[in-house]
Amino acid sequence: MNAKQLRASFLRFFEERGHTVRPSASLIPVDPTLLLTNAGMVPFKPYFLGEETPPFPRATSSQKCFRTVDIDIIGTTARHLTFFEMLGNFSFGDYFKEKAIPWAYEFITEVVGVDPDLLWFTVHETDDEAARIWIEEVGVPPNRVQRRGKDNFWQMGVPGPCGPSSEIFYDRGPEYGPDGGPVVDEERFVEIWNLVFMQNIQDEPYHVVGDLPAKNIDTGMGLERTSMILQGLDSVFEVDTVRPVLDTAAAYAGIRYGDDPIADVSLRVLADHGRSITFLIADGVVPSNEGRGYVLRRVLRRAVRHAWRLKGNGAVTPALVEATIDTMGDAYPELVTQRAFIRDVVAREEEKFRQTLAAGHTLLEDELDRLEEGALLPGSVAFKLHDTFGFPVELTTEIAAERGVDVDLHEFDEAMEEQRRRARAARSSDEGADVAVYRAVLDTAGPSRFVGYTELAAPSTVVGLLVDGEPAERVEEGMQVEVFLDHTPFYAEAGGQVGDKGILESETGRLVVHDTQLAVPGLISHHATVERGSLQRGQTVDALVDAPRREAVSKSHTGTHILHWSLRTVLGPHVQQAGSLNEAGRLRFDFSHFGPLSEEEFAEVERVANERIIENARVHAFVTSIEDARRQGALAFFGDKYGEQVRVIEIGDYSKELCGGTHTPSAGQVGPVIVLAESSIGSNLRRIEALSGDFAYEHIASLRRRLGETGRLLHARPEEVPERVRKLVERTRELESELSALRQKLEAEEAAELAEGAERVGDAGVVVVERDGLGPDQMRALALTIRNRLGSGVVVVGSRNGEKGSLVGVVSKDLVERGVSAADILLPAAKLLGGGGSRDPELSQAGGPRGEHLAEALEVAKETAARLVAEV
RNA sequence: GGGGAUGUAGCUCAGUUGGAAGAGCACCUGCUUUGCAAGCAGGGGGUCGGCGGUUCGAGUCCGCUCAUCUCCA
Repeated sequence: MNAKQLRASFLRFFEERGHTVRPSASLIPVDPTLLLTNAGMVPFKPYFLGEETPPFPRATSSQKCFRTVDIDIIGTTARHLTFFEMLGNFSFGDYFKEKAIPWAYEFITEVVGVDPDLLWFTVHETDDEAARIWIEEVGVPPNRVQRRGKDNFWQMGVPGPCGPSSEIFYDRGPEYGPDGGPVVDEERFVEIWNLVFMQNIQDEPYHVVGDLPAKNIDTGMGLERTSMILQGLDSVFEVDTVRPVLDTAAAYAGIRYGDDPIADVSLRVLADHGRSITFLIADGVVPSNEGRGYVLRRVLRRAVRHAWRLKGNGAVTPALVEATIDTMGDAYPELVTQRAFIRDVVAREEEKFRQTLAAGHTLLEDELDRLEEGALLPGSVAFKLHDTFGFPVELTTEIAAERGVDVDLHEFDEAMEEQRRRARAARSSDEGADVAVYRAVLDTAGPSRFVGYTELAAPSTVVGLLVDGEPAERVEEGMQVEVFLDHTPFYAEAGGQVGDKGILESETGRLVVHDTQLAVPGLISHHATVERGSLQRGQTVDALVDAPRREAVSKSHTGTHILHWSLRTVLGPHVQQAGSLNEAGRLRFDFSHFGPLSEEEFAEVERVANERIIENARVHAFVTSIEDARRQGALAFFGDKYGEQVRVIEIGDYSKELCGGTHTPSAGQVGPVIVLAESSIGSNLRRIEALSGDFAYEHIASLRRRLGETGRLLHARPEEVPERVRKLVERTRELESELSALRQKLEAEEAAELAEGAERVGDAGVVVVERDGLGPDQMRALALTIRNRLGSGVVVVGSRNGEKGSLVGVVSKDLVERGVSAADILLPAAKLLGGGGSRDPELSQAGGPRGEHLAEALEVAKETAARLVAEV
């Protein structure tokens, strides 16, 4: 039975037993605490945790899984993969051990057809019930059921459900290890199925504190690993869902799998990583420097590294992607529909990394050339390669080892730690008052209630005051303070939206709020200046938000959502928010995308956004559970931590995003959105900046004014301006070249005149001339022109520029050969000017700040020149 | 958010203590030649990323800034 058949018969088996077959969920989990889906139960977690009512009592799935922990050992073992499929059956408070165990046995022995004599079982040491079912109900020999401790206890590492598990093992035979069952040897007795009996609750950490009211079943069987065992293969890389990818890698390298153990490691790496990058990208991950994108990048780069080792140049990842899609496409149609996109992304990323590798490799070779064999490569060099050029340290180690050189990894680790320390320090330094102080305020005053979604002005009570980060009872005129209110209409900066400004007015004084920040979760801090009078804790104030500014900010925020939608529509669903800024009239939006926008895309994004704005759909805000929001397809900004209840902003029927910010009541109020610029902020990360509302209108109006003005200057209608300017530029070029030709002609004439009137010293001529206001290039040109007319001789040109004086001296080649040097002629003269000069005998430049001595200097130069020429 | 590196001709890159901006490939013209990256001769092409400073003089030194790459958070 091959892997595809195993997958199909597993799902059918449990479907026949009342399970709802669920398609595999995305590798990007709903659960914000998880980086990637790493087990079959992940999509069902809310049901197990009791956060949600399951829509069905039983389910079964073959789930795509990704595990990051073992990346570095992939390829060196027979059974580890980053990407694999997990078969599972699940019960949400429905059946329990009494069904889960017999069904598992039935499936393994009758459907798959495994010889029962080769099966072994483990249960938790306390789980008499499971042991009894195995022995009495199923009828397996009692000596085949072994008891273990924590290996057979499952928990998530957080307070919540936990419980004992029971595992099914397959005996590969005596040639793989000693007798005695899985408690003795797990190489010979290989785990194929883990049945988890969620029956207890644990607290912080690992203490069972009670029974779960509704007991659950969660099982997991690794598809590739089980297929390998059932088919008697040597590794997971040979099963039918992986082997074609491995074969593609072998064909790429022009070698055969099994010929060379070192090359085989690389082939296995390529097989696994080829599959994982394909599935990651299909689920919307793009290479980046953080989070999931960084996982993808690391895996892809590791693959390229191995391909590079096997063959050197030649892209490998597109072929691996193709092979994966051909093999897995029928079970995962999302691969087929995105084939071209996935191939593009990997090709682009591989190409970039190969450039990095080539550059780093050259640098490393240079460093190694400087070392003797057996020397130690400094960790600082390895770190620089890694830090600056992105050259992986593993590769540095490998290449160095080939030359008999070790790398000082200790020093490398120290440098890494230092870099981490710096980044952390930079992060914490720019905070305001101490977190502890804010916590104290929060404890005594309670959380600040935000009423600003509906109110822009509200009477409130001052519950806390800080001056210079210290608690205060009373603040006076002129002080910079932080004010805490029991409830407030002021929006604290969050989700890219800037904090509100406004006024706090009491009977005794008036404060200007210049910023509003979330001091700690739940506590809103009004950063303010006491403009007049004083304020005391416990007093009531009127909190008045600067309404026009808030309105402009809301326009930007709603505009951002619409632009986000427009970007996804125009560029594709891989566009994901990576940060944003919404302020009055201006907005900035960072998103994942793999290259610059073309002019057409740029224009289309803006056009589509404005089309939606004009349509003027209603903007609707509501609060719901995170699960429900997700089911409705609301976009969440990954990396944010969301509570149980989330706020969703819905615009018409197209845009839906989790968002805590303020918005306009309908799309039309955003006004025009004008995209100003698009730029890169890192690889695969783009930023677009735009104007909204009045500011956008003003921008257009001002452009139109300037176009009109330009038109009047050109005596042209606005629409004729580009053509007229083009002609103007052309004409200017012509005139410039004519002018420079004329100038050259004049200079030649002048030079001829000067050469004519040269003083003769023997056969040679000496010309010394002052031409003020010339730059060094012009002086040089003049001097050379004169010399060319002169034949044998010396030319010195002097020039005054403001206070400064400079000199150029040229000597004809024949005189240079006879020992006359322009430098010797110029240096005494340059001394008079208070400066120095160059040492080229044929052409020297010199000068100094005392330009008033230029005439003397030229006189000296002339005498020197005459003397030197006379001497030869 | 904090570091590091790189920006010189269409492309790939040299450029020494600051002193006349270069090479290879590509392009154009002519000649020669007609078999796989042809040869020879000649030629065009540069805000040295941008702005400012130091200097008689800056591709080169200093400051700021933009772009690209990269590591850390």
